[in-house]
Amino acid sequence: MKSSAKPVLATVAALAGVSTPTVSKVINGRDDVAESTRLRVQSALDELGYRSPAQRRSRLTGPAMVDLVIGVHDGAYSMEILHGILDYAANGEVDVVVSSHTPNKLARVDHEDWAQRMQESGRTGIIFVTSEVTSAQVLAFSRRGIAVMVIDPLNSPPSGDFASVGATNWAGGKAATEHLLALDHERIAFFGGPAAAECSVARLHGYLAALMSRGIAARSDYITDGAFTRESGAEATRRVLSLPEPPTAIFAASDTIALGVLEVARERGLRVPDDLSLVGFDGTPLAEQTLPRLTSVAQPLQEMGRAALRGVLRLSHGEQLDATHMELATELVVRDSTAQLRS
Amino acid sequence: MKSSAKPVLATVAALAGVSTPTVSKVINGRDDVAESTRLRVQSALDELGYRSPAQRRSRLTGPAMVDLVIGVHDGAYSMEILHGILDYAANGEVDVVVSSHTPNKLARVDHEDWAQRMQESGRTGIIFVTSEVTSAQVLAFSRRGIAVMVIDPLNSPPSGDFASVGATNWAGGKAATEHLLALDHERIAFFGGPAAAECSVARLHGYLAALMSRGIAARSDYITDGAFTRESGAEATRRVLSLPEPPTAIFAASDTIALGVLEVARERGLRVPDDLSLVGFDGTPLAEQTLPRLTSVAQPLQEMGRAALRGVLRLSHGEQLDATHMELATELVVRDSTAQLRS
DNA sequence: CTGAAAGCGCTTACAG
DNA sequence: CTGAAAGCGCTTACAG
Repeated sequence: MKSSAKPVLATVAALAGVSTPTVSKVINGRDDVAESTRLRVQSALDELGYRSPAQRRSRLTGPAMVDLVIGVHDGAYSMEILHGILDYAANGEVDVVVSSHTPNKLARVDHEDWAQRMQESGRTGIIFVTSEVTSAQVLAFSRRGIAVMVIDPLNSPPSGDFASVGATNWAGGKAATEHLLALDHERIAFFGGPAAAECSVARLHGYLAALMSRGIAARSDYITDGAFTRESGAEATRRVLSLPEPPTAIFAASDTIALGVLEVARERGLRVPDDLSLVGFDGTPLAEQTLPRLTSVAQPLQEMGRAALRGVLRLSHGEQLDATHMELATELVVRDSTAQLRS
Repeated sequence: MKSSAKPVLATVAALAGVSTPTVSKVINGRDDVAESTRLRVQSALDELGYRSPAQRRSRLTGPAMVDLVIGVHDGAYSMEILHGILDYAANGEVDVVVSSHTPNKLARVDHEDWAQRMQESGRTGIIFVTSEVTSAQVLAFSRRGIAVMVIDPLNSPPSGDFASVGATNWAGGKAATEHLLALDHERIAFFGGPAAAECSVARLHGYLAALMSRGIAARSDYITDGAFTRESGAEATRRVLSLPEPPTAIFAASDTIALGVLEVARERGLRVPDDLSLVGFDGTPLAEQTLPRLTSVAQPLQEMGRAALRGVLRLSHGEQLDATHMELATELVVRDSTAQLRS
């Protein structure tokens, strides 16, 4: 696609079969150009990947600029990732442009327009945090030379279509469950995030694998999906506590969900961990601040942020990544919310 | 200072008494220019406020770009402000470039260089969050046409030298203390942030005013300053609990400090609020997540973020602000950590 | 080290 | 609606 020599107005004009002033008019959005001519010029511009002198220059002289799109507003979680990215950015010559988009808003945005504007502003790359991403979207950016990385993608990458950074969710889910099993719990519930979220599904399967290796049958009434919110955790807790045989331990797929569990346990006068053991997931500073402090599977969120930024910068330099999907290790941090099952 | 017509190389050359190629060389950092000539050209560039075509253009065509410098890493606090700023930014055509600087790092940075780089990147304005700011620093930016706003300045603005947004800290401190007084507490301790932080001092004076209007003498052994951290709160709590006559209530100048109070209270087997009442400050989501949930003076952090961004954009359009310092109202939110004094 | 001259890439004003 | 011509602002190559 890309011609070797740097394209200037004259190059584009030659390809489109018009004069340079006409190309200039198209670029500047003048209206004294025939529609058919405009289209011909436009496709020549696209084909040659034309950049104005200002754009060429800002790409060369200015610091790299990477956009960060936060698709989730779990304060502690996003803040940790942002923290890692900003730390890394402070060392290199990168500016980080942050924007937040609710999943709904993200779906409504026209990615071609967005990528176009980013190209015009001389952006180097874009990092999505916990978003659903399609190949078409990624293509809109990469076709314009904007590198893309996704942190903790909500959907699984359609065979290497985009590069992503995640954590070892399956292993983390397994470790959390094994910890509870080692404390003699057998009636263990799992409270997941959205059923469609890959990371939540992987945690569920880690949970199932741990149960299975102990020969314990998974009970469907102990398994709930919902959202990564307090409310979702509270609701699930109310449900399982009203079962004829309630669980003695709960593995919540995020710390925020675990917060809802703690809330309802308190309402019901259940002591954690004496009456109910609880493991969370994420290991944000939040886990240190609850009462009791939360045993949780820590994700290396700051490291994930750094890795994503590093990846975007590599890609933008035309380097290959070692792997399109990178999983960083989770670690079970035992605090005060889990205890031996009382016999 | 600024000449009326837009300055081009020829204008600068004329003022400096050299030819345009020489000015071009200076701008591009070539080394075949005599030092004395370079200086003469440099000051002509500064005086005329010369911008390259790329800079002139990006200022006109691209979206406004505002830098946000977070000087404090209290997760929940910064996240709320960031949230407000990003919300507002999503509506207008502004990109927000976030960077984080510890106070130490901030002091070491050369502001002239920084402002210079920002000008070259076509930045519109800069917002500092909870930083110490000097007039010299602000001047470095505003002289280059970069608007400055400070959120919750750590020092008080030297008579209108910079525009800032804060909360009604004095009124908030007074409200917190009056709430405790209304619950019949008289032995009320105050745990502040850094002694140099304006906002903390204002909260202290609100506390003193409330005591005074009830005719209660302030006790110096009940008043501590420190930092806006958990550790600072824990340490202060240990100290006052070992007094011959410990307080029955504590007003902590931030929710994070209050967290440290809760921690030590738990260690000592003191029940909050039965044995000890506690009021925090900030009203971040954190206050909802502690056990017991924290009575706290809420700052309108998101609104403060929005106001700062609005202010920067106004200033950059050459508009005047209604006031150089703007205080948004705090609100006491009563939750579960305060109770009537047991007689 | 400096600048007259030539050149580059884009834009503007205007004739057709 | 289109493009030859003139112009603008910056840069480069090179003579002194």
